Amino acid sequence: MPTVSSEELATAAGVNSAKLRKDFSYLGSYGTRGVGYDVEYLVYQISRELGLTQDWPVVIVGIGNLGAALANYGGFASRGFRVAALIDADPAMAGKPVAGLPVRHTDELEAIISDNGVSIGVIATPAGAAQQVCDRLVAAGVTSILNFAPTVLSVPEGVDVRKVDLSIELQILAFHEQRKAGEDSASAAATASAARSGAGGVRSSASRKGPDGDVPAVMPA
Amino acid sequence: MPTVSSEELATAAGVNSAKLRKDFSYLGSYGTRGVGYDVEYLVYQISRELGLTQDWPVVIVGIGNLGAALANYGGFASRGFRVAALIDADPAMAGKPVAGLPVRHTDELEAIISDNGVSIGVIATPAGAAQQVCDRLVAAGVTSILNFAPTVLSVPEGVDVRKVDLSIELQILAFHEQRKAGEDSASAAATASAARSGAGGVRSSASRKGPDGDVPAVMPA
DNA sequence: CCATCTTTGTGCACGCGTTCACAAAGGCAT
DNA sequence: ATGCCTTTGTGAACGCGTGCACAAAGATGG
Repeated sequence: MPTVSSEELATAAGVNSAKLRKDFSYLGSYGTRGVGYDVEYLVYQISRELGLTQDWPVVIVGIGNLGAALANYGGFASRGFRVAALIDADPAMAGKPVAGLPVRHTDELEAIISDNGVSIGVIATPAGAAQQVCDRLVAAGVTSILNFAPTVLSVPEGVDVRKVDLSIELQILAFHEQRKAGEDSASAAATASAARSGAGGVRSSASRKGPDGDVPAVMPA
Repeated sequence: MPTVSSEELATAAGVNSAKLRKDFSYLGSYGTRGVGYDVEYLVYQISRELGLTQDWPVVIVGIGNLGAALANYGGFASRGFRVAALIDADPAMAGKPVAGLPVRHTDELEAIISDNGVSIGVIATPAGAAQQVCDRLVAAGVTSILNFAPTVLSVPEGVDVRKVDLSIELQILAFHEQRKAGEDSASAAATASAARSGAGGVRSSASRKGPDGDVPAVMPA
């Protein structure tokens, strides 16, 4: 039986072994003292806890370059996601195959959602269409939305929205790049806080009251 | 002079006003007691500290769907980034305009980097080509890399790599979605820790010793 | 010029996550 | 069967970030 110790895993992941053991302990006691963790069993338990063993049908709305890139992205299937449909507002796109799936028109959105029991939607439309698409997805029964459009979406209570800003990571790199060059005390002092904020997950939630910015509201557009 | 108080900003951003003031204080004392912060001046100071006032030439390597999406992404220019060149290995792509720029062949990579003083590179190639492209970028003088390919890149000390996994955000949504349905005590206990890890920034650094996974090493591929 | 009001900047305390350190547990060799 | 060795699981301490609360500072009105 292939096993692995918390120390090996911790070294490989670059974290503390005690933290790793404590995290695992929240899932139950799957380890064997003096031996370690049964790899296969551990993988299964973590996968199950994370929902990787479940089948998650998702729809991608907005089949531009980004939407097509997402449709072709192989990482989804292995993580338990199944692209149920690709949806676009352009009638010229309808029926055209992308990543092996025919693009469906926006008119069919509600039917697709309910027919496939979709609860997760991906928005890859231009900013202008995002809110409208979001509203329709929510009305059709979607309760989790991944938003690639550069807009803050407002959703009713109980709906989760995560916003992905492709330029934020680049901005973090530039910030560090800047510090590699000229260092002054002010920059150094600010780093800890700023870097942390930057590295934090980008998320928004209906529970927040105001227009929730992932970057400070004072940031120039 | 238009001003804004820490309280207003905090409410808009959904954070604590004391934290916001403390963060600003690391950049210096730019506020006026009894009045607030001069909006224009504050914006400038933050922009400068974050490197937004600087011009960052970047190259995008791998002009597939994702590369094209990035090239067309408007958010870069407004954040101080300038796409210096689009590079692809396919000779058939060479010269073809994407987002107003002619695609250049990989052979020109080194020349483009040095001619434009590029220090930040974006990799949007298939996984198989990523490490090779990375090595050439680094050799040519790039010191910060944004990696969209599903591979962990190894780089020499001093080079920053940030990895963007488009499926991670989706996975976090699915995790919460799963918890909306059936709740058991184990899931609830694990949530705090797991959600935090999931929300954390995806990053890797040359300072880490081993093959650094942003997801646990035991995660199924 | 003084009083009052507003808002900043920050010392301090609380809470939480991380890490240390060790007892308990299980395997394995003799 | 017994003792030793390895590794887990976790109680406790440490460190750090966040939030509270207030003194200092500046504006504003009388």
